[in-house]
Amino acid sequence: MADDRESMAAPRELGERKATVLRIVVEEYVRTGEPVGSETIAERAQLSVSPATIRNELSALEEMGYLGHPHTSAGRVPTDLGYRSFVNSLPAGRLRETQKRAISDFFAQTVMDLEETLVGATQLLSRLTQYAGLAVPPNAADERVVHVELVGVGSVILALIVGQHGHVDKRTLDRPDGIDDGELAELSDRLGRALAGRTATDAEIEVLRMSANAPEPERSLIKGLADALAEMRNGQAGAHVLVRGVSNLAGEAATWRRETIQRLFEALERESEMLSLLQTPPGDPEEDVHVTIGGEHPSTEEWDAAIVSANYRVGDTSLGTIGVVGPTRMDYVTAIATVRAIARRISELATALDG
Amino acid sequence: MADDRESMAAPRELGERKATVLRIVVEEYVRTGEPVGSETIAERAQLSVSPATIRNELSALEEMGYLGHPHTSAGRVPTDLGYRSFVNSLPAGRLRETQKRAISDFFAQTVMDLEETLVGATQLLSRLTQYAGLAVPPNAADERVVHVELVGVGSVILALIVGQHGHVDKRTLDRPDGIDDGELAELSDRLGRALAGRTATDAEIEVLRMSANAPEPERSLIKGLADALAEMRNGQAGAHVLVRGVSNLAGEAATWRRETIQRLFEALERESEMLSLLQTPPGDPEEDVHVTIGGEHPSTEEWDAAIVSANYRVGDTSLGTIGVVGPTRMDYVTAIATVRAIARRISELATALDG
DNA sequence: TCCTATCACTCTCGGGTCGGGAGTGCTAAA
DNA sequence: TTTAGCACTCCCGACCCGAGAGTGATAGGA
Repeated sequence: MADDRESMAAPRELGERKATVLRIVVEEYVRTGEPVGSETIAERAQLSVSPATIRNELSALEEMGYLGHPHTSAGRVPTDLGYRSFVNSLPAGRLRETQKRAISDFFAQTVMDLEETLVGATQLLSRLTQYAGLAVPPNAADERVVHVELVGVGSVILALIVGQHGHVDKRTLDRPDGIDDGELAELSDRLGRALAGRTATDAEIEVLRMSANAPEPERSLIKGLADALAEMRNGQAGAHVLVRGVSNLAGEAATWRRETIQRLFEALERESEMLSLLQTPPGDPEEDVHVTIGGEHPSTEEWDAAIVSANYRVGDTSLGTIGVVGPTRMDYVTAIATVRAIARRISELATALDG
Repeated sequence: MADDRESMAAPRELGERKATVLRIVVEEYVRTGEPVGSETIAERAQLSVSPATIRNELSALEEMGYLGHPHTSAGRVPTDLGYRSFVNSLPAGRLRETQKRAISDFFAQTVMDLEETLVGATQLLSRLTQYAGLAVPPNAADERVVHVELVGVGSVILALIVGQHGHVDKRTLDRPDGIDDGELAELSDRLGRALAGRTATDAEIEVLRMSANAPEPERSLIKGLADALAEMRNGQAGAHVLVRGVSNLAGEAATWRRETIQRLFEALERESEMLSLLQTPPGDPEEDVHVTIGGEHPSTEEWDAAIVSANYRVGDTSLGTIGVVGPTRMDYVTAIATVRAIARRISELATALDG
């Protein structure tokens, strides 16, 4: 985004004092929720200048679009651009000890596969930040198939497809007449051996090949499996977004209008919207945490919300994304540090599991 | 509950006209959200009596505890007891055609196992009622194990336990040194054959017996499986409650205070609380739908909420529960009819799958 | 005995007014 | 360029008021 570039450079163009003033406005407003006046800033700032001077800086910052004004005689409030500038000029930032420990404790638990980890991490994110935690699991389409199993359950057949990252995809297939449990086990075995190690796409082709040569009772079953693989491939399945801790947002709601929060909640239930919102940042390989603030994206604009997200990866390839959603008036320092730390740990874990 | 019995009898003791008045107050209040005045009732009632007469009935109903009064010069509002009486005197009640069709369409979809069905049904419930949909899947502890599989995934081992109702329980186990994929497959096969058809409890015993005689590399693996089965048995795992459509409640929120709705949302994230709330009604075998209104339970009291729930079953044994949560000012007629219809369809499906 | 018409009374709600206070913007001086 | 001083603007809460809704009570009628 061109906007991004512009505002990224901004804090430097701002001059040191303006930057300090902006920083204090953001910090104070995030803390109290009240518009911030010149006097408060003068007291808090190391710069020993008078409120009047600060006022000049404030109106300059307002002119430039970094601050807003609920009404004439109120203090200043950061605009989305103001938050953006603040975030971009943020130093590395570290976590509090308690938070560090909470993260370590979580990852020190008994062995977990990636999927379990993501569920737990989403919850952890929401607990540590007090916003809602999000996670996008690895895309099934890119995964290798590790195992395939057909299991007869009652009057149907369950096709289990185990992916490289421990995700188990489950499909229900009609049980064709004239297949007994023995034949099923044998077929399951045959399929398992034929497909192990292939990508979803690859496996699909192989299954189609097998179904062509198969005798009838088996054939429709194999066909069903092919459908399941096809769905996996084009991402209709498994494209879930994990969401935890929405109740945090209901509490935070003091900042939000009823209507706004309802739209946000609705969106959180629409997986496709969250997915595209989280997946967009391809992610600068160096800048690992991505922040979307209010008007920078139509969705976040609609909710007055900000999203802090980061990819987790094995080597250089990104597997998926985690993050948090909260109000634009968010504690970005904590949110960014937390998301970064957890994404890093997930990357480590995923790398270890991959071996 | 003693309360239940008392109020159950009430509508008959009320006398026909009082019952009608109460019914109109509830219907009108549910519809508009405004306290209902004597004039409105007089207009809507077939009873051709004057508002003055209605007022006498109203103050009698208030005296008896069925109605409340926000303030002197406001209309009447049903109390929890009032809703209770209304609900108990409700005739069978039928669904609108569009709703019927939506339900039929859903169940006419391609084969689904019970788990998928429950997820979909929860969503369906929330869509049709405009409240939040709930579902408790069958208790894993009571299920039979249909299949067990050990799959090596990267550096760990996945233990898959497939239950009678199509639920797949997944556990991650440490991969002991010195087990190659061949041995793993062989062990998996042996376990699968040994455990198929047993109950979780039974399977656990068998696994423990096997682990006693097993040589070391296998042994810790089998032990891990035993742990997984133990967890399943005492219900720590799989005891999930499905929740969909909470955004409906955020919209409905006009009725609720911020604080109340936050507590409700928090509770919806605490599975244990929802579980105990939904599981309590053992369910009269004849009266299939159970309604909990506000003060009738500490949880619902805290949220000003009502829960309409029903068990789904195979034969006479209940497998689990579905339902909806909404404000006490709820459209009970639709909610009850919808929950009843969907529970029935799920029961049918579960019975068919079982064969 | 039960129903109804009437009427005074109570309480909420929205609008209007008002003073205090916070914070600004401007101006003039250091 | 900074600062002090000061007038000005606008929000906010309190208060008041009148309209309206709905009740409760009382007295008369079937």
